[in-house]
Amino acid sequence: MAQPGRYHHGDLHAALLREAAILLREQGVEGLSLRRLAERAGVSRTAPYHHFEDKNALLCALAEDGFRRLDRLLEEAAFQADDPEPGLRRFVRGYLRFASDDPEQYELMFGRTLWKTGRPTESLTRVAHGCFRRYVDKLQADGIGAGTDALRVAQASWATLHGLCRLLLDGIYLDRQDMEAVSDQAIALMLAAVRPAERTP
Amino acid sequence: MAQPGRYHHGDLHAALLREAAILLREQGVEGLSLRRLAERAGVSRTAPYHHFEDKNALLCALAEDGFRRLDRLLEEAAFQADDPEPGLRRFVRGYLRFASDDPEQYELMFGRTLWKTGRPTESLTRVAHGCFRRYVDKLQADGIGAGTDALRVAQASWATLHGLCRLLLDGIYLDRQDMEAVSDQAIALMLAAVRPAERTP
DNA sequence: GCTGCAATCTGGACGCCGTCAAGATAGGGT
DNA sequence: ACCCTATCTTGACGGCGTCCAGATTGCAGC
Repeated sequence: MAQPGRYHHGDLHAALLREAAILLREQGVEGLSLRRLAERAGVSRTAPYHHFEDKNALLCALAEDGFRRLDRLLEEAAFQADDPEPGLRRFVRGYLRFASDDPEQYELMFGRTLWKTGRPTESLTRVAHGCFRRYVDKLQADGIGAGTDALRVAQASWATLHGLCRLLLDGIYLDRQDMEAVSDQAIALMLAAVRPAERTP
Repeated sequence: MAQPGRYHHGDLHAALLREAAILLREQGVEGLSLRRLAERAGVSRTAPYHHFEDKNALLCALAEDGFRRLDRLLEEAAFQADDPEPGLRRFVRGYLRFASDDPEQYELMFGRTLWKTGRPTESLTRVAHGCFRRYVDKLQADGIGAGTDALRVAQASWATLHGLCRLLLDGIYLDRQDMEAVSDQAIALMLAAVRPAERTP
């Protein structure tokens, strides 16, 4: 596809998303312009508008893919009430790996570009919230934080994870070297939040 | 100042920062353009370049002001080893209020605009790190988390706070209503991290 | 197989943006 | 009084997202 000489591209929609993911990974949102994208796809600068309402819509689609991958990660997670540590550890590691594998994608998923400045698609909102919902449910189903409000535990622990990722990815107060130690610390923190009952045996 | 008719402004440097802070608060970084800023100050579009090297430099100065205010907040914080909760609670509330009072300023201070996309000024870096340093020292001086590595505790707890702010300000998984409850949860989390020794009395 | 319609793609234009370059203006020290 | 330099101006360039009018194509129905 994208034969030089063909007037109709064939599958521009998919090609745009594919190329956008590459560009995002390599250059970040700032380097992702519709014009450049179109050029890469071998198409004129306004062609993308026939497949996405505007740039915001394309970015939402991109972020949605990310949330779907994250959801798969969540699906695999399993915590056991009697010994939540191994499961929790696996999940935390997985989450941190997810974020640091493709920092720009993570940034797009959770950054202000979409949620504050832009207008998140209804579809994006659904997937993103579904992701979090799954996390809450999982905690609850596995009997984690039984004595407390599962929603609050979920919010606080996700925030911890998220905060770590942001500080790490933006390189403010953390760098790669701290990764291991900080992830351990986070696990400890979350464990403490998750088993308040065990403190009075 | 900015008399219509005066060729020299008088104190453009300060006027730019002042106007920029307003524009930032009202419209966010995205609404803050040098051209608009210049217009507001009653000056031509390239005049700002005689006071700031480029947009990045101006934003760094703006963020620096924020960190200085945050540092003052930190200065007032006090945790007591024998009963850290009240101090911690005050600090957490203060931090959350700081972030939600001027979300755009907070975003600028900790966002990728400066730290990832832009080039943080040496001066900005110094102030920002000084801020964090003060937090670590304070924890240590007040004997918080005695048994553990103060740096790690600081990183993890700051990350928790930061994550909460981001999720809240960007409106992803939290909204204003959750504020109170989540801040309590965060306090509990940090308390747990801070007194591991007390768990084996 | 032909026709007409809708989907797709094109180039031009507009108004933003950050920034560079060259020239105008004015205030302060000699 | 004079000049130096800080300050400010206009003009220009390239890049951006997006609207518009027109060109091209694939396909459904005849």
